Amino acid sequence: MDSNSTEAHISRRTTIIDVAKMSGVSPKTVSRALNDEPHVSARVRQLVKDAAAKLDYHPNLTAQSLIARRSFLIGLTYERPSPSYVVDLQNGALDRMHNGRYRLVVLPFNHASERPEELGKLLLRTGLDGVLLAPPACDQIELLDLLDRQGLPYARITPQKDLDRGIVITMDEVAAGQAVASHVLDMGHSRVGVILGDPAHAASLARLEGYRRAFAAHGKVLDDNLIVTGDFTYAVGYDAALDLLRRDPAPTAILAQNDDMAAAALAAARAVGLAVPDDLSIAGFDDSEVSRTAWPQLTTVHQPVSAMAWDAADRLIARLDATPDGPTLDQRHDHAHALLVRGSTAPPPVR
Amino acid sequence: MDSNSTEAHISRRTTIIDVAKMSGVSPKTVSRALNDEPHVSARVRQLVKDAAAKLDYHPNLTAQSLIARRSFLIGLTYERPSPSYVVDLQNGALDRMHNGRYRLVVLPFNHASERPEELGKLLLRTGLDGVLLAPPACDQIELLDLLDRQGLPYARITPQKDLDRGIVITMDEVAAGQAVASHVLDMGHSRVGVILGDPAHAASLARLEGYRRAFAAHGKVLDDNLIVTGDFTYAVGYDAALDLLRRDPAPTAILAQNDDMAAAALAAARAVGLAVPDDLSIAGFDDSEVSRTAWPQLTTVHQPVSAMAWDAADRLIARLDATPDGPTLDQRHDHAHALLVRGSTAPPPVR
DNA sequence: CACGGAACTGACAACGTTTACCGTCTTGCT
DNA sequence: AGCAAGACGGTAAACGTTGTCAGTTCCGTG
Repeated sequence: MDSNSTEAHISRRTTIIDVAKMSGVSPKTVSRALNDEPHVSARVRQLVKDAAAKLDYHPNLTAQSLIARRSFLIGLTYERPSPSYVVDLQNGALDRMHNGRYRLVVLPFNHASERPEELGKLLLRTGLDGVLLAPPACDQIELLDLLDRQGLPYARITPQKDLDRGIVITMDEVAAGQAVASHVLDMGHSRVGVILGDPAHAASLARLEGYRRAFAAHGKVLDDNLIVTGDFTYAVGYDAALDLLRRDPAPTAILAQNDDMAAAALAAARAVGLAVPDDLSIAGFDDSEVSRTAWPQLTTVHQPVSAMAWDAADRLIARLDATPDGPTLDQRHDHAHALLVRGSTAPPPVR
Repeated sequence: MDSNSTEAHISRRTTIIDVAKMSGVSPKTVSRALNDEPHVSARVRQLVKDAAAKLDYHPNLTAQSLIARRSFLIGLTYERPSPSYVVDLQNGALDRMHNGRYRLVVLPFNHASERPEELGKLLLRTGLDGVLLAPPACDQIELLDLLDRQGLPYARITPQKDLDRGIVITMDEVAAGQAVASHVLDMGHSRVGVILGDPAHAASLARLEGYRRAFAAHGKVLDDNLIVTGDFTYAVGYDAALDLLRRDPAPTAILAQNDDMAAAALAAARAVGLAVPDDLSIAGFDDSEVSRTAWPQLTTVHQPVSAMAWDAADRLIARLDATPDGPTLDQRHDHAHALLVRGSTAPPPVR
């Protein structure tokens, strides 16, 4: 019983000095030996490493950070999106950071659009080396201004505006929107309802623009009266879908801007006695888990969220580790979407 | 155009010295003023705060950490569970840490059970002040030993063994299992299939024990042949459910140990042409998002994941902030489950 | 055997902040 | 006028590590 938890916080951690004493060399040499720097004989190096292992020595990251003038912390900020999106984002970034010295700090933030200053302060206060900005923060110009002013590097994941600022990882939302709308139009639908995402996300409008282009390409026009606004949540999506389905005549297809709202539309359809896809087609967006666990499985657009987060982390780290005289880095990378046709869409019912 | 991003990393951040110069007082006084310590006149305090605001000064957290001998980092480790569980966990912890000095570092880890040493090293290497351990890591005795030895405080979220070690936030999994099984038995089911979670999670067996008790209380016996093993994922749950449904006679009810697997069972039932809940009852576990977006909505057991994570963070922080002579803290807290009866369960079909 | 150079090692300062200790200068009160 | 308390500054040290530079040892060579 050596561990009395109530006094554990008094225990001093082992330092480089302890290792130095034990191995009979100077602290400096210990540092060199452990960091695999040159100018240490193999004998001494082994001696030091043995001593360090025996003492369970782990260098103090805080001290290293102080001298390196880096915290080795990367932030990830996002705004209450669906769980699977968050997890994909995190896993992508973590995957890149694995086995490196960087650590991921999660910083969800509500209503960034209303308080960009506050989010900025939060990011600066957290002492990060860099930050990954998911929507909608990636499109907050005020925030970018603040970060630029403070010299805090950032990578933007799927931004829609000012694509020349910072590291930019994009997906062509317009093309993605066009793809899913084309799919529905190709099957013969004309009366198509739209459930927009949170209007604060620029992607919502970009996808809508894609829908319009698809309609134009088919020589049709999207009926603005059939466009309702959601906020990417199931609950609001449900009400929005009900709203659409009560129109007369009701749409024969609904394009939801994420899978959660599409799943909600599925439930709303059942509530009003419509069969999917026979009476009503529904398409989602994101290829999130719910699109596969729903029934019928949702036709959706795959967003490579993990891959984009990986890429964002990759470029941000490259930027952070770059030497002043190093080569200029790519600041921009585009990812491709993929339309996934599943069971929730079919030709419209014949009347 | 003051921000040329390629040379931003050379820019020196403002230090306490800069603020001191600007406000015309000593660095010492700046420190006192900003930290709201006494012995500073209101006038000077305001002067300093104004200067700090104008310079966008943020104290260097690394330097503060070094002297405080704390990193103000709290880790959260878990093993690829369902997205909604992860997000609940994170949000609960973040909610408690909001506006404090602590930051949350996420550290997912695969196969902790096989490599507790490695996970321990990861935690130590990350320079944390304390760590929140979700299943299954919270039950890795080897890991706890290592953390104790190194004096790294930890809070365990729903552990099943050694409940006297560290901060322990529990839910009575046995009672929860018993509750859901009783519900099904009360409705008249006898032939009940079980899809276990990952056997590495001690909770899986605890819930199973709860099922057995419910059966015993009803004077029945759980058929071991109808117990199949999943791993909490949808994919494996689907196969497990199909396996059960192909038995002859097939079970009239399935108890899945999380909602993802229950949703998979829902899909499997549809695949073999069974109606839920008329032909087959299905119950989940967790009250995760999928239990509400599935159709029919899943009868499940609400686990207060967020509340438990909040509590775990709360106690861990209390422990970290405690003074050596402070009062002893509660090391233990129990949370209550709640059975949520929804549309996926009903009495068995009459034959 | 002396010598140049490479290999190795250690003393000291630095990173940015807080803490400790002491000294001075106000200010207000008796 | 004397005195105490509060407000501030100066100096030094500390936190644990690494960068800089100067010193020492060792080797092969002439």
